[in-house]
Amino acid sequence: MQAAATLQTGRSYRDIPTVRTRTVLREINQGQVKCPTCKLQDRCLSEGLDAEAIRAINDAMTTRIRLRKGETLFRAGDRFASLYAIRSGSCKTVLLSEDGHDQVAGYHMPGEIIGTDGIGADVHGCQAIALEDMEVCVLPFERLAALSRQNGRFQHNLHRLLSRELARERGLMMLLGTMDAEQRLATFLLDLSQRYRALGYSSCEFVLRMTREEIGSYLGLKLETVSRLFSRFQREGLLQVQGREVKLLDQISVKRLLTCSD
Amino acid sequence: MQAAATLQTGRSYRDIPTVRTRTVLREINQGQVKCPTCKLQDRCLSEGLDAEAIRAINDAMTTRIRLRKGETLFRAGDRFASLYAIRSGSCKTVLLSEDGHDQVAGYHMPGEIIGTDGIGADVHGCQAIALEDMEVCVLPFERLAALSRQNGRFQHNLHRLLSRELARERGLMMLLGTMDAEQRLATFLLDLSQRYRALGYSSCEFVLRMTREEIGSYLGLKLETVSRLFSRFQREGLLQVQGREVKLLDQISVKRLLTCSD
DNA sequence: CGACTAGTTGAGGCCAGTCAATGTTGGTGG
DNA sequence: CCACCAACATTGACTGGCCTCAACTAGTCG
Repeated sequence: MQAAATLQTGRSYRDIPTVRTRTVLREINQGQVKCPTCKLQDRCLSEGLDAEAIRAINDAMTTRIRLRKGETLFRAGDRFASLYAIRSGSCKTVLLSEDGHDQVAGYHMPGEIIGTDGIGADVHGCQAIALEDMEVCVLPFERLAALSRQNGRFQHNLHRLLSRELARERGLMMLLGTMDAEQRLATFLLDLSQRYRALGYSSCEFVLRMTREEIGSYLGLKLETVSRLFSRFQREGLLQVQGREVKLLDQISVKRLLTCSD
Repeated sequence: MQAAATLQTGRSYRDIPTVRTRTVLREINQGQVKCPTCKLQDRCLSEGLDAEAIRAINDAMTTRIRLRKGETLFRAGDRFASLYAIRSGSCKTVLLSEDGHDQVAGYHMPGEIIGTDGIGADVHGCQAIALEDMEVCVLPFERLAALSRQNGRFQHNLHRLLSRELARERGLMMLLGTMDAEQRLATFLLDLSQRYRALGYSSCEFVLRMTREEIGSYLGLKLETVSRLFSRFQREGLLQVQGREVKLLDQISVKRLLTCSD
């Protein structure tokens, strides 16, 4: 676990102290920039709402934050105050255990809302680190909670957001608990593929935003195992891989890896 | 996975069709039995509430359900309508994947509230099966949601309930992703120990309510591995084990298994 | 260029899984 | 009461998948 420090801090050569960056950007954007037409996050939170409620959501989004690759949006232990809707870019969330071990808990793309782990607690339970330059909308949670009290439909949407997070984690538990390495990587690639498709990108050709080590951390594998599996999948004609560029050639066979253990 | 059927159905020789049992008990209790002093679940949902709100919660609990060992409270795919507060007994929740694999997702004790996985979705995502005779209070979710709209404090308590569920699953992910077999079983035993203590029982001497196979399923291990670990822990003087009776002799050493990988 | 990070590949070892035999427990019925 | 059975548990021998350690390549940035 000697390489753990990299994941843990998420720092890179171009890293700038988190808080300072955030503060500056908050000030720049305070009160001026809004997200009146943030279609992406609308998908889940404002579904089925009337114009007034949608306006209330937009009013709540007073701030945007820009992060550069490697920068941290929030850390475990940070006071929870807001959810964040990803406008562009992507990030990972990382869990830290007391003894210094860490694990990637998820990868998050535009349109997704992160920070949900802090709801109901006072503090965040994980760290969010940008995998590339990214931009997020700040959704002050007290505003959302208030709206949820006024509007049953919005309340339901908020519950659904949490529910999906629970479902996602449940899926990961199944993966970590019952699948072998091959199935884990296949699941991972199919999941990415589907999410890229949902965003309107190609579902069979995409660029990974994370290292082999980060993939391994997410899947409970070592980086060498991930690398070997990529090579093997390529050798077997399932996909083409060149560094972080992946082209799924035979999605059916990839899916078949999951359906039964043959 | 030939033994999967047992876990999957959770049936035993004394099993009675779930729905019938539930219906009968619903009728018996309808409107008559309430849980006005259900101290256990109060711990989390009614903390900090005024008398009126507490009355509203109690009014919502019109029904109790009694289950016998092996019976199912709800299945994956069942329409979600209520949360359930465990009054007595314990149960497991089981995840099923498309290809027939299953995995125990959690063990639940008196005072805990289950069914949260259905919030925000229309249906439950897992199956809850009694590990021994048990009794639960039904908490119709629509009533809770309505109360949550009226009372900000209750809303927060409800959010906290979901938050804890997320935190629990996150912990399990760390366990499955980064720990070896020894650490997994140690974590499991310490977790049980702490929960028994919280219920006022001995934290160092308790009876497991689940089989080795179920423990293994929860921890991502095979039953033989679990059995071997119990034997080894006993040989090393960490605990005494006789079937399902466990006595923790050296909790400090058990904890040390987790702190670092020595 | 040199330093560094990311990725690939090989050799070998170990932990946990698999297969199999046997022991234990609890409930049932003769 | 005992014999029987099924479910649960223990233990051993063996296997194999993933980890570990290590060498090497490619790309990037100062």
